[in-house]
Amino acid sequence: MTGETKATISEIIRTRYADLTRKERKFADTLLANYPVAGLASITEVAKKADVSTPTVLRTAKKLGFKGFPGFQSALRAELAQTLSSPITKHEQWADEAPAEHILNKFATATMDNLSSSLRQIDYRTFDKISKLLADEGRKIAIVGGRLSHTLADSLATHLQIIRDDVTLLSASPSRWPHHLLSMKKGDILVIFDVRRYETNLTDLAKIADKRGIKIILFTDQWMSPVSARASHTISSRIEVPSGWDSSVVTMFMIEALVASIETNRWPQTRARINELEEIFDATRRFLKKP
Amino acid sequence: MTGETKATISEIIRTRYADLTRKERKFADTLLANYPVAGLASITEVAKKADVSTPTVLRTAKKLGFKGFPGFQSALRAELAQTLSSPITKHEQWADEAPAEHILNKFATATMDNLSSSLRQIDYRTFDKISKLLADEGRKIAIVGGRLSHTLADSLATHLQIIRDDVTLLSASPSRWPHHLLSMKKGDILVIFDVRRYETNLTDLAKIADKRGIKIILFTDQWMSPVSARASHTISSRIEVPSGWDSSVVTMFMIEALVASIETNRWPQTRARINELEEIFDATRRFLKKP
DNA sequence: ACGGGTCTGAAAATATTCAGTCATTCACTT
DNA sequence: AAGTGAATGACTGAATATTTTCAGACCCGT
Repeated sequence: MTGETKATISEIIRTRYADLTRKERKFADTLLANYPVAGLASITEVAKKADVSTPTVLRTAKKLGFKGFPGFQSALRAELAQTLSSPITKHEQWADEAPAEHILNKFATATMDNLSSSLRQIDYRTFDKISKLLADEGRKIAIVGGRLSHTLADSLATHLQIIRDDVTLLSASPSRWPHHLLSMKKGDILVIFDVRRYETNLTDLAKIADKRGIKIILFTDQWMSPVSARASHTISSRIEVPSGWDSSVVTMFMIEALVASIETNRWPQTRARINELEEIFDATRRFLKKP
Repeated sequence: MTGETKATISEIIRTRYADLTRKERKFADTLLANYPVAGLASITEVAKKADVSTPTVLRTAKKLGFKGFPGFQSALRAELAQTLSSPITKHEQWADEAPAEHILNKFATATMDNLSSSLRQIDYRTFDKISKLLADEGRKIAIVGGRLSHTLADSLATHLQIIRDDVTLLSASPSRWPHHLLSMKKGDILVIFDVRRYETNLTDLAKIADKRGIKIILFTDQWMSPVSARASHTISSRIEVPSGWDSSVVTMFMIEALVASIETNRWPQTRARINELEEIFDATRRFLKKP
C-alpha cells in the first residue's frame, strides 16, 4: 500500500505555488502556517480564518488536484495519520522473511496494536495505586481467575509469592471459594481476572467480597467485566487477535509490569527473599548456573 | 506531566470510560486506536468506521461533556494543534500521560524490543513445522514447564485441549514424569518450556524422551536451554526486561500465534469442538453473554 | 482612460450533517 | 422462559456545509 512516492500536500502546494492567484496564495499561506490543523475545520471556518471566500478555498483545492473540499480534507487527514502513527506500530511486516499474510505477521500487528492502545488507555495513577496496595504486607491477597484466565492468575500468584507472604491462588473450582473468603478480613485484597466470556461465578464472588469490605482489583478486557462495578481498581487490556479466541499477551504484560513496580517499591525485602530462594534452589542443585 | 489542569480528550475518555455503554466504548476505542485523526472526519464517516450509528457518536460526545459533535471535534483540533506545535515529539513514550521513566514506559519499550527482535529472528518454516506436528492427532502431546515457565505450559495445554484430544499437562513435580513417559510411544510429542535458570530435571527428561524416540519441541530464551541439543524444533524468545526476572510476554505471544496457526490448519474440526464447548457452557449458564 | 481578460465573493442551489424522536433490539433479572 | 429497562439505530426536519453561478472588481496592456 505504501511504497509509492506519494507527495505530501504541503509539497504539492509548494510545487504549484506559482500557479496560484493572490487570494489562493493567501489561503495556502495560512494553511502552511498552521499545517495541517488549519485545514481540518469546515470550509467556512477555514475560509474565514484565511480571510478569503469559500469559493476561493474550493478553487484552490481543485487546482491542487483534489475532487472537492472534502477530498482535500480527507487527504490531509490521511497524511496526518501517517505522521502520527508511531514508528513501531506502523511496521507492515515483523518476521520479514515470512510472507506478510503469514499468521506470525498478522498476529504481531494485532498484538502491537493491542499493546500500544492498552497503554494509551491505562491510567498510570491507577497502576501505581494497585502497586502500593499489593505491596502492603498488612493485607492478605487472594487471586482468582476464570476458565481461560486462570493461567494469568497463576502467573501473578507465582510472582507475588516470590516477593511477599500471604498470597493465595484460589482454585479454579468455585466450590472452595466461600471457604477462602471466610479467612479474609476487611481491607484484604481479592485480585480477579475476568475476560469475556465473563463468568457469573466471579461476579457473585465479587459481590460477596465487596460486602465483606474486601478490596477488589480487577484485570479485564476492553469490554469490562461486570465485576468492575465492585472493583476498587481496574486494569483493562485489549485482547483481540485474528484467532478463535482472545489474547492474554497484553494482560501478561500488565502483570509483569505491575510485579516489577511492586518489586521496586519494596526492594530491600524483595532482594532478601530472592537471595534466600536462590540459596535453597542452589542447595537442591535443581538448576544449572546462570548463563 | 505538564502540571496544567487541562484534561486532554483521551484523558477524559479514560476517566469516564466506565460510564460508557458497549457501543459508546466501541466508538471510544476506535478513536483511541487512531487518535485523534479518527475523530476528525464527519460524524457519518466516524460512525461508520467505528461501526456504530451517528446517534451513538453524538451521545458519546455529549456524555463526555461537549455541546455537540462539532464542539467535540473542534476540541480535538485544538488539542491536536497544541500537540503539534510542541517541539518534542515523544516517540519513546507509550503511556503518554505517564512520565517517561515510569515503569510502564520502560517496560513497554523493552517488551516491544523483545517482540520485534524475537520476530526478526524466528524461522517461520520451523514455526510452520511445529504447527503441523501439533495439529497431527496421530501423535499424543505432553507438555511440561519449569518453576516459572509452568504457567506458560499450562496456557499452551489449555488452548490445545480445546482444539484436540490427547493433550496432557505434566505436573510441576518431576516425580510423576517417568510414569507419563511410559505411556508415550515413538513419534509422540513432548513440549518443553525451559528458560533460565535452566532446570536439570528438564534436561534429564529430554534425554530420556529422546532415547525413546519422542519428538521434543522446545520453547526457550535467547540463550538456549541445554535441552535444545535434543529438540527437533526450538522456538526462542527474547525475555529481558527491567525487572528482577524475565518476561514471559513474548513466549506467550509465540504460544498464541502457534495455537492460532494450528487452529487454522484444522479449522473444521476446531470449529466443531468449539461449538460443542460453547453449547456445554451455555447449558450450564456459567457465562454472561458476549459483549 | 479604456477594454479584455482574469480574479473574487455574494448569493443561490445543492448536498450533507446534526440532533432530536421513537420503535426495536439486546442484555440481564426474576 | 418470559419480562424489564436500558441501549441502539432507522428515520426526520432543521441547520449547516459545499458547490455552482454570475455579476462586479481588479489587473494589465494599450
